[in-house]
Amino acid sequence: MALRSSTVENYLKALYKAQAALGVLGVLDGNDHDEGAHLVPMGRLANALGVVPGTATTMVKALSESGLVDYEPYAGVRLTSAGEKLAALVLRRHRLMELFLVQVLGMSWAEVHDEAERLEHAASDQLIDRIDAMLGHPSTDPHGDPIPDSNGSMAIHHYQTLLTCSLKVPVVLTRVTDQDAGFLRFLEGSDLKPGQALRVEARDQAADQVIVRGKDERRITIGMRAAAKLQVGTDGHD
Amino acid sequence: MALRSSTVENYLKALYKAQAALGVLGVLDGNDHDEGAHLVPMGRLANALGVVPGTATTMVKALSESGLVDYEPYAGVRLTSAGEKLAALVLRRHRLMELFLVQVLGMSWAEVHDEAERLEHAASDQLIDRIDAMLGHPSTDPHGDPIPDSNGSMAIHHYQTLLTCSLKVPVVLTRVTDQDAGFLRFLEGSDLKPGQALRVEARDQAADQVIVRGKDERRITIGMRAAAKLQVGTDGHD
DNA sequence: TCGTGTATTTTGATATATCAAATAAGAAAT
DNA sequence: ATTTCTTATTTGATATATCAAAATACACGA
Repeated sequence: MALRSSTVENYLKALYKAQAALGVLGVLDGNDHDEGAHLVPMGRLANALGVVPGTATTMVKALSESGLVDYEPYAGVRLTSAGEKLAALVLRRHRLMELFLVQVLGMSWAEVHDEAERLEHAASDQLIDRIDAMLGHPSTDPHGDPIPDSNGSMAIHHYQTLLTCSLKVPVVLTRVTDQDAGFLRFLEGSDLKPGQALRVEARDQAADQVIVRGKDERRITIGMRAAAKLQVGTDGHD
Repeated sequence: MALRSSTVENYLKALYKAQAALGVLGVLDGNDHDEGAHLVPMGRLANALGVVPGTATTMVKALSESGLVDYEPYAGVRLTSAGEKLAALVLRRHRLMELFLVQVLGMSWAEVHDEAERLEHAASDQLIDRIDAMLGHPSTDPHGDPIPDSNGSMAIHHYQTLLTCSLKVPVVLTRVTDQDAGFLRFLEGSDLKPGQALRVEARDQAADQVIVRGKDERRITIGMRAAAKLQVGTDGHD
């Protein structure tokens, strides 16, 4: 029952992301304590995939048959370790493809998502490996998202964001946790791309403002919601 | 009813190739004389697509509804001009993708077919155009097959083959009309790739031999069936 | 503990693409 | 012209993926 349709891949990817958002990846440490915890509700999954809840239920039952997820009716669903690995490989395809489209084909950071979304299901493992090699086995994609290796393992880092980091301390933008094309275009226009050095000048809770000093001392003001989507590190590596 | 599934694209492509093999592309010169001629039999189509005849019948009726083919029960099927254009665009995607995989990703000539076969359905028009531009608007793919332009028009050339060209006259290998990976690997090992200069030394009907002088005066002997699959021109352009 | 409301699952349909096997049409041969 | 052979079409099923709407479960407040 090793299903490999793009639909299955999309369900796995959506679950992976939902679990990552809950901070519960790789938390399948054997034992049955914690039963039922950290499950993704069906509604959330259905919503992420743009299908009605009933559809998600049907598919999840099939995935459960295949051993890719653990499913508890009325409670929710969670990737098994097999499902987690497969999902990570799908993410790997997606992120390598995005980086390839940006680096090699010169496509815009903001526009590659949908393209990669389709190509990731069509590319063979050999092609992905070749792309990986050509790009020098990169560790992050254009959004700063980490790229799993060919075993499906991925370093998980916990970053500060422009909303949480210390004021006036130099940091490097490492990751953008929103794929919305409009948002990405705005970031591009403001020189706010992964790798860029910057520091937060001030935050004003009441005004919903975060004031950032960016490239060439350029001053950029963004809202707190946006600031929370920009992760930073104290140097270019972690 | 503008269907665009990869299944439809594959049916159109198969029909296009079948009609090209019959030498009847672009032969839709208005008038109804010649009615029923040049139709591709259902069996041949089904066979090319690896489906049972009944399946092809069903799909062809749907394509006929969409105005992409003309279908005459028990007689056969033929692309309309709309279908022909769409098919040419699919072929364009395929051939540009193949050339891209060879030129940019350094994949082997012999292995790109299946990869392109899947990617051609997933790539957007923008991506294809970008690849086209990056490759300098090439006119032929790695096998020497002509690449239709973005309007779906394609120059049709009539080549000689190693079986039909004059003896001892220098020619250039322009096109290989067989995609079999094993055959392509053999050609690669013999330096018989499009662009290569060579001449036919002799032919021996009885022995089923065509003796070719290739790169570095290398002498290569192939069978007549193989020779017929290698098209040549008197220079590198036509 | 009894509703009540929200989330979830079921049920019955639909759309696409396919096959196997029964049937029918057309061509060829006697 | 009738039989026979090949090819094509129909018919009835299957598999996947989906939705709409009915039915059900669960949690929470009264």
